[in-house]
Order: sequence, then C-alpha cells, then structure tokens
Amino acid sequence: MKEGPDIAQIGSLIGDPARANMLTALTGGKALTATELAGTAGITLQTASSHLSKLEVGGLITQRKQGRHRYFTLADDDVGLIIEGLMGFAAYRGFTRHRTGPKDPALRKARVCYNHLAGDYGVRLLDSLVAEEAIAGVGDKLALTQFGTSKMTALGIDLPALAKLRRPVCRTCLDWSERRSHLSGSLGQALLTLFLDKGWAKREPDSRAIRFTGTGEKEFLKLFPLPAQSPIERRHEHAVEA
Amino acid sequence: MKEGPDIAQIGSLIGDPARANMLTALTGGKALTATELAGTAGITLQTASSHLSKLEVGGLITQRKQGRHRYFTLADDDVGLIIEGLMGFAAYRGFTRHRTGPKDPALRKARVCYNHLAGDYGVRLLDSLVAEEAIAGVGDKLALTQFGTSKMTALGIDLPALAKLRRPVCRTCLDWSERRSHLSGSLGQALLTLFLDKGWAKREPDSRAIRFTGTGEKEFLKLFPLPAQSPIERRHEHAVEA
DNA sequence: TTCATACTTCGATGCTAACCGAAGCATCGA
DNA sequence: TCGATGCTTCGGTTAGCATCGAAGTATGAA
Repeated sequence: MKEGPDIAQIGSLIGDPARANMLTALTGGKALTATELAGTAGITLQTASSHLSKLEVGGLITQRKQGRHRYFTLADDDVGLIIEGLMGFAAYRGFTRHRTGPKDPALRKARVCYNHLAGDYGVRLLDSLVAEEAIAGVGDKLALTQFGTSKMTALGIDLPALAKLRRPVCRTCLDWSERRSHLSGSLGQALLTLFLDKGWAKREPDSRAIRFTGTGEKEFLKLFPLPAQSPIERRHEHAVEA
Repeated sequence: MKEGPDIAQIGSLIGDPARANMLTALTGGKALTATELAGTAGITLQTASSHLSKLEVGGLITQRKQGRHRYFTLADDDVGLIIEGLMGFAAYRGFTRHRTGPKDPALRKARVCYNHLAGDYGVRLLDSLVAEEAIAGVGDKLALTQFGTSKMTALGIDLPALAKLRRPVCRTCLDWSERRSHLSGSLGQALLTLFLDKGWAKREPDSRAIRFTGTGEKEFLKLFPLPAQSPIERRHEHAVEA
C-alpha cells in the first residue's frame, strides 16, 4: 500500500515465542538439530518442523543435511545483527519475561554472538583495538590500519583469505548487555576461533557463555590492553535490569 | 524459559501489517493523529485505536493530547533505529510486498528518518563530516572534534543545549536505501531542522521525501563537500530491488 | 531385512487476535 | 445548549495459525 520494504514479514516471523526462542538459541552460533531446537522452544517436533520451514523460506535460517540429522544455523551475519539489536532494545525496555538465571554474570562477561565474541570482553576487544589504532573508521565503515594488519598477521590470522570472502572483514555489532559496539565481521569470527583454538577459552556446553581459562585471561588482557583513559569521553549507559 | 531478553513481544508488535504500516508512517518524523494513521494502514478508526494502544503499552510510540486530537509519535530514537534497521534488512532480502512507487528516486536522494536526514544526502553528510575530521570515533561512539564543534557553532547550532538533553549528540543510523550509516542523534536532528529553517529544503506533504531547493542544494554541497577519495576503501553494496 | 532414529506432512482442534458495527465519552464551535 | 468531530470501549464474528496426534519418508544400524 505504501512505498518501501515490508517490515511485517520479519516481525511476524520473530513475533512467535517459539520461533523467537529458536532464533535466540541459534544466536549462540552452533548448528542445532530440529530436535534440539524443539527442546529449547518447548514444543513438539512436528510444530518445530513447521516453524523451521517458515523461518527458512523467510530467509532467516538455513539448513544443512548430514546423515539423518538436519543442522540449522542463522542464514547470515545480518540476521545475527538484527536479533542482537532487538535483544538490546528489549533488554533496555525491561522486556525480560524469561527471568534471568544464575548464568547471567557469566553471559555478561563473555559470550558468543552468532560467531564472534560479545559481552564485556567483546566490547573490551574493540575498545582496545581502537585505542591502539589497530582499527579506524566511523559507523559501520571500519578497517584495519597498517599496524592492525601486522598485529593480526602476527597472531596467525590469514587476512588475505578473509578479504576474499564476500563478507565485510570488520563490522560493528550492538552488544545487548553492554549497550555498546563490539567487533563483528569475518575478523571478529576469526579472532574468536583463535581464542578457542589456543585454548584460552572454552564454550559452555548448553549456553552462549564463554569461560576463559586463567592463563587465557592473562594472555587476552595482555594482548588487548585498555587505555588509561577512553579516547572519546562517552556517557555511561546501563541497561535497565528488571 | 531461556535466559535473556524477550524478542517476541517486539516482533509481534511489528509483525502485524497494520501496525507495521503505522510505524513506517511514523518514521517520517511527523506526529500523526489516529485518523491519519488509520488511513495509511487502511483500517477503521476502531481497529486503529486498538493497535495504537498496544503499541503504546509496548513502549514503541507515545501520544500527546492536544485539543480533541491525539498526536502519535515514535517513542524514541531507538525505535526509529530498530525500524530503519528492519527496513534495511527487508529491502536487502527483497521483501518489498508494497511495490515501490515513482516517488522512489526522490526518497532515495533525501528523506526524513524519524527526525534526521537520510538517503544519499544523509550518508553524504556524515561522510563529509568524517572526512574533514569534524566527527571522529568508532562504531556507535561518535563525538565532535574541536573543529567540528566550532563548525557547528558557526552554523548557529546550540551545542551546550544539545548536550544537556539525555540523548546522545552524535549517533549512527543504518540507511536502508544506501546500506551505510548516516548521522542520527540530537545533532542529526538539529542539522535537519537547520536545513528546513534556512529554506534549503522542504518536506513533501504526504511522503518522507525531502526536496532541496536549487540554492539549498548548492549551499549544502559547499558546506559538506565530499573528499576526492573515500578515507577508507569499502566495497559497495547495493540493495536488491525487487 | 528389520528395527530405530530423525524428521516431514496431513488433518483436526482450539485459541487468539484482527476486524467492524454500535454506543459512549470528550472537546470544540456556535 | 446543541451539534459536530475525534477517539475509545464493548460485543460478536471471523479468520488465521500454533499446536499436536497419527501416518509417512529417509537414513543408519543390526
């Protein structure tokens, strides 16, 4: 009726509680089976199957057949960004119908956001890279500086390979617990993979939380130090916790 | 059932086509009456009233009584950001159920995004300010430099007054037609107001489009020139038009 | 071949919510 | 005071969709 794109389709896809729970679970980054997703959403397998096919034709998720399992993942970085953005909005408005459990502090410290690091440590990572001028840019236009390029290469990250992908290398993603940006994009993904590979951190089994080991935490903080003072003064916003 | 905020509530609010149309209309920035919103959504006044009360308790809109009219606006900058974000996503995925009309080129050139300038000119504005280093920062952490502060003051913008508001002064907002950031926040709002006050541009009556006058366009381009080369190379993404 | 697991499709049910007609309330102008 | 306008509330209808039981398909294991 009016000009412009159609928001309502995506809205209604996210609007169903069962589907919202599935999407939230998939924001953890792991590929999950239909049975697992049915469990997290608290519905039977038949209902889950119906929901999953709707999400797929809606372009929010994709599936990969493997044996007799079907693994579902978010379709895309963009979907993760949208979900995380809505979570931030909801948290800020106090839309926390599901009472937050004891895992909350761990989640707030470090967690997976689709495929990259989020939470306090995720924000800290980007802050540090910006402060030491490894990354520069404005808004969603971020890029590695020369110093940043050599730092990443020294860490063993194959930047030319990342550049060949069709996804942006550096990107920001709004952190719903910190209400500030953290690093997304293929570099964000590569860094999280690096931390896990090096054994600095491990994923909690049934949660989005990431637990750093003692030495891993030391190494991380040494590699990504925080400046004495933030380069740009910024008022502190704290999400309202209900 | 799970940890974290509840996306589904907002999703279902946006998920109804009538409500989505109302929200899209309100993204134009004007305060609209219930009757007007009913018209744009194509429903009766009774139904519209029901929808509007749901949107209000959901925290997406607010109303102001004035005489026997009730004027509705988006509650907040955040709501505008969410809506624009979803529009970008929907446009990119080709979710354009409402066929785009002939107004489209004008909309793409310059339009209102809740309360600030969007479209080609909106993106250009931020690009220019960044290129001449009037604004610096990363992600959502933007701030005026010393040069930027004096430039804005020279334009007649009362920065101390803006700083006193509880909203951020500088902020980025994802442009759904350009798929890049433009300037939001109270400064973005102040600049758009300035352009309109100076007579450089006028709002189209029943659209989000903004039409620059001949001299207004000249002044705008002179005041916010584009650099010869973009400071950071960035791949061009063009939204899929269906 | 037979059984088990993983998932989809079909069909029926039941609930929710969008919708509108009619009536009620509030504000404004005369 | 009276009528007109703008909007809300109530009641009843209808339509859509989430849900699950039952049956069907595909893959893997024994």
